[in-house]
Amino acid sequence: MGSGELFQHLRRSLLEYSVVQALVEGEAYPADLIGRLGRVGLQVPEGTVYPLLNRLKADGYVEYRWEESPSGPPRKYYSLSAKGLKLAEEYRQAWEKLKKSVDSLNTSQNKHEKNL
Amino acid sequence: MGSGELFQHLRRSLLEYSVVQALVEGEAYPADLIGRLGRVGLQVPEGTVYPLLNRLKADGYVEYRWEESPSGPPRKYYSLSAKGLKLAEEYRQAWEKLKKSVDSLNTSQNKHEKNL
DNA sequence: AAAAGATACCTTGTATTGCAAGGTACTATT
DNA sequence: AATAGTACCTTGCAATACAAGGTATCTTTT
Repeated sequence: MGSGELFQHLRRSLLEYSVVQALVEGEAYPADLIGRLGRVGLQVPEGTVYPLLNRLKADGYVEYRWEESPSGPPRKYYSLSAKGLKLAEEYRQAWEKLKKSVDSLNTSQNKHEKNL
Repeated sequence: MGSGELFQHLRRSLLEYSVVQALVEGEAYPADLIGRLGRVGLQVPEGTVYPLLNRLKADGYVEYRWEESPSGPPRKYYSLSAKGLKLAEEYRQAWEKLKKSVDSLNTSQNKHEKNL
């Protein structure tokens, strides 16, 4: 993905960015991930997370390994691939740029109010 | 729209937020609007803007008036209604919250790196 | 050892959003 | 009266988000 393309994409899928960032923290199985996102206020249902992880897997951004659970069926622990880590960093930059872009709409509005 | 609902919605439609904020600056016709967004780096095509404005109109967030153009057919100048201004302010708060949420994913990641 | 409960995983169908492409109408210029 | 430019708008497709519903595994209870 090109840089401008990434920027456009991020505008649409903040959730994908959030999931990728949450995975930078370390591997997680879906319920873990939902917990990490929920803790910062991003409530995301299962039905959103599973397809998203499958997409990221299909595109080579994440890998997973099976691990037994102490209490229930085995879990799929997802982690970022090398390609995924690179994406995470590119996304971080796109996010900084996006924040600036969006916030500068307010800035120019203030300029206007102050008649500059 | 409720506050949490707005937050979830903003996650999905940053563009709507951007358009609403751009209108806080003052009335504009679609090409104006596209210019304001483009100037801060948000490239948005016509085919996105027209339906969006129609939606905002249908929901009572914006109004418009016709004005003759010095060079071409008349323009629809859009501006925020009272309801739209209120939305703009609620959106601004949701945006601040969203930025914090998303950024705190990185913070907890840093904590982890520093072993706190 | 059956049944019930809890925890995983996943899919399907619908709504929403974003946009490229294509279309209509008005105005100004040649 | 033909062309070019500027405005408006719609249609159809792709991607994203998610509620609802489904299957399988493992543990606990009866």
